[in-house]
Amino acid sequence: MAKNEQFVSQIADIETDFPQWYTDVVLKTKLVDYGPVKGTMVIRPYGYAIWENIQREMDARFKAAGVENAYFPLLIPMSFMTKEAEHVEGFAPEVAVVTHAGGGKLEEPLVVRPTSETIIGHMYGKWVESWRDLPLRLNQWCNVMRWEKTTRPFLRTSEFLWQEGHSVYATGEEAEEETLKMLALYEDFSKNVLCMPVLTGRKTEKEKFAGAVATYGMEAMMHDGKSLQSGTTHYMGQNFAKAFGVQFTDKDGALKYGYTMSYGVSTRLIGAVIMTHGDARGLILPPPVAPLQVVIVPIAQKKEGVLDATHVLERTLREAGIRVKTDDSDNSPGWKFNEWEMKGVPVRIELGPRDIEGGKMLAFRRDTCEKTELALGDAEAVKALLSDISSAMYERALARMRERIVPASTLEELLSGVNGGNFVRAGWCGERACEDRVKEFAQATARVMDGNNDMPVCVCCGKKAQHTVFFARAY
RNA sequence: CGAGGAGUAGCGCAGUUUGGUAGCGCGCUUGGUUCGGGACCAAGAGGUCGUGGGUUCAAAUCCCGUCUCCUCGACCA
Repeated sequence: MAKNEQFVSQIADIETDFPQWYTDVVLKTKLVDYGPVKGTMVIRPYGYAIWENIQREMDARFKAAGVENAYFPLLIPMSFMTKEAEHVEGFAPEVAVVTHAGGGKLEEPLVVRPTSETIIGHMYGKWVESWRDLPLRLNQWCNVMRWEKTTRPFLRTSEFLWQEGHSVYATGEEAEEETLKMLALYEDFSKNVLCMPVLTGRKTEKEKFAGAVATYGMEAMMHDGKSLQSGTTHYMGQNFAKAFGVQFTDKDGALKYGYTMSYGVSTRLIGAVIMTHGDARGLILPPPVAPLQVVIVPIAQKKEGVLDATHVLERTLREAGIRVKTDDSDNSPGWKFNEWEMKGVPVRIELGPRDIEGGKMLAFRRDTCEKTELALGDAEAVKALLSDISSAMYERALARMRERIVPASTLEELLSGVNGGNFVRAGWCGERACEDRVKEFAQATARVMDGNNDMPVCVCCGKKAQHTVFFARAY
């Protein structure tokens, strides 16, 4: 017991030191390690398996929506970046540039992609000729690099993994519709795969993507009430089509520019999941993305028949489509309990001589830490338990988010709202000056605008509100 | 870049005030006993104390320089 307390104390207190808790957990559960280059992370197998599950689930949704995968180069000629004025200005401070290769200086520097609008725009310019080529909808899974000043594993790293989808449509209406559809796809994914509620909506001009006409985002609420942007979709209008000559001959014979949009989610989602669901014992992983959904811990494993029974059970569960393994290492059962709880495995099954004799198994669910007895080998009951955990995790997080969204009609109310770890719902006149003032006064930014535009006056200047905005401190 | 803090074994730290044999816990290796909430016994392996210089008979410890990392701010998926 004393040892256990010493162990637990190795993770920072989730209530009082949330950022440190986060860092401790991702390192101690072996999701990541720091890379030799500052700001980079090494994703270890346990962490990467989460990403693989996210990829698989996301890909299935993309394919169902008619999006295909492709791959574009890592290095982008500098001249591509400068073709769209706002884009280059937005990304210039954080791009890494290759100036030398093959033992000599390059004639034109190459940018390590911070995002691929430009190089994909270049290729789309070649590929699109006719209205029959549209819509063109591709996605790529890749790494990108943004040289950030301060970094944190998963949440902000110099290099990160993501998917970026890029589509071209013949009309602005279609491209805009797709932008909203992808936002809805992300929201659905977040709810059903990550068990994570999000706020979605349009971003303000100040917060939008460099070069976009409109940016939409989804924001997740972390344990400490701060917001994490966990996915964005962008409507580009004809900005990139014009910069890269993405033109087609329409049905009426006229030469027209296409309308483009893009969307992306990154390994940041993993950080979002950790910070949304975790508790004082460590990770709590949503069953759909957990690398292991069930871990079987044998009790008195040297006794005749115990390990045999766990392996039979393991096979039964695996055949039922459950990601499962038996921990038959020679650590003590208590050690295994704590280890797998810290690692967030949704369900643990304890199986010892007593259970085997009685034809039972003891199931422990990580989200509530409750134990229930199940019939030995009942895979359907385990699946039902996993499914129940998923919905319970979502409902809990949703309830927490809802009760921490508070209204404000003055700056003081807004400040006390975010100080209390809340999202603040408030009116906004639409002026940049007021948005800046809110940031200065309360260190809170406009996360997304609410579709229900019902707050009457601007929280800052008191004039008639044009939008209702969720303000929060952000990671 | 502004403000704080830290560099000693794989990890976490003590030792520095007052210079004198390199320490502790966890982890690791081997063997044995254990196993229903981080077990126990025994025997081991592992460190030019971030780095360069200086003072001294003697430096982890004192002096000067330098590098790196972490936390908090300004920028961001």
